[in-house]
Amino acid sequence: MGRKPCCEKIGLKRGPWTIEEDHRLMNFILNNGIHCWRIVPKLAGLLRWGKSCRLRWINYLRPDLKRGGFTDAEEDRIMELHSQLGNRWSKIASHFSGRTDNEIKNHWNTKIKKKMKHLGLDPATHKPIDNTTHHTDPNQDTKPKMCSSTNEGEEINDQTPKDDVITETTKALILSGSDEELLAKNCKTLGVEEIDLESLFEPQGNEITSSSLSSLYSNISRSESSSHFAEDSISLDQWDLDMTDPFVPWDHFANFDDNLFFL
DNA sequence: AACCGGCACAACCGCGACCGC
DNA sequence: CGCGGTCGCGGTTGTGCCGGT
Repeated sequence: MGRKPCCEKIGLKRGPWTIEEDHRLMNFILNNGIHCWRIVPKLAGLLRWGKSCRLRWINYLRPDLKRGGFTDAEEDRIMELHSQLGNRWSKIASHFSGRTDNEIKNHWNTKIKKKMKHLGLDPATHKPIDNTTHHTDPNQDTKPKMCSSTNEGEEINDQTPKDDVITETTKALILSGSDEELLAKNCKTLGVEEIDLESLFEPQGNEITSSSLSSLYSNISRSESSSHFAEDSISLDQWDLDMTDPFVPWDHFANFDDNLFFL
């Protein structure tokens, strides 16, 4: 259905992302926002396809990600939501701030499934395992049909418009309830006195803009003495690494992460 | 020290939904 | 209304790390 043939991928890079690619992608999105993933790699100077960029941003580069291990409370919440929603990881992830669907999905498959089995619960049905019966198709109960399920429960909230990622999704991610705590915590950690969050949303009513993000970003940069973002603005050139020296130390990038972590 | 298996997680793939023309 | 393009989601795979032998 409208898919481009795989051969179009020829010439595009695959596999793990390099630091420079991360820099370019993050810098581009912070400066320009996201309007069409297909053109993002072209404009950002990346030999990736848009889908790969989107995934990288959502699962790894997004500034608000927690990246820590899951707490017991979070695991319990995941189990609870999974019992209601099944394998709809994006829906489950929407109940958590700073967690991605991929992250939750991985955690479910590697940890929580085992934990539930240890507790004598069937991960698929969330019911006590009956050893005397044949194992049913694990996907049957965990994959309720997407279209007809929206009336099932109040928890299922599918009203999020997907028009403009930078204005809606990012804003929601950055300022969703518990993230304020995260912001405060990280501000404290980095010694940033205050961030004028309101100014982020002032310019165009309810819209967060790339320029306001950059502004916030530069404020943060000034507050961090060891920052690599001493300039007031971010430009693509800023991230042009010296390609003759491909060995960028991880410490260098770690600072980059720290600075963006609490955006 | 070398090998191996398990684990965690990043990344890819394919499909369906959605949207504009 | 049909078609083509794009996006988002869920399943799966690939790969690096780590602990045990």
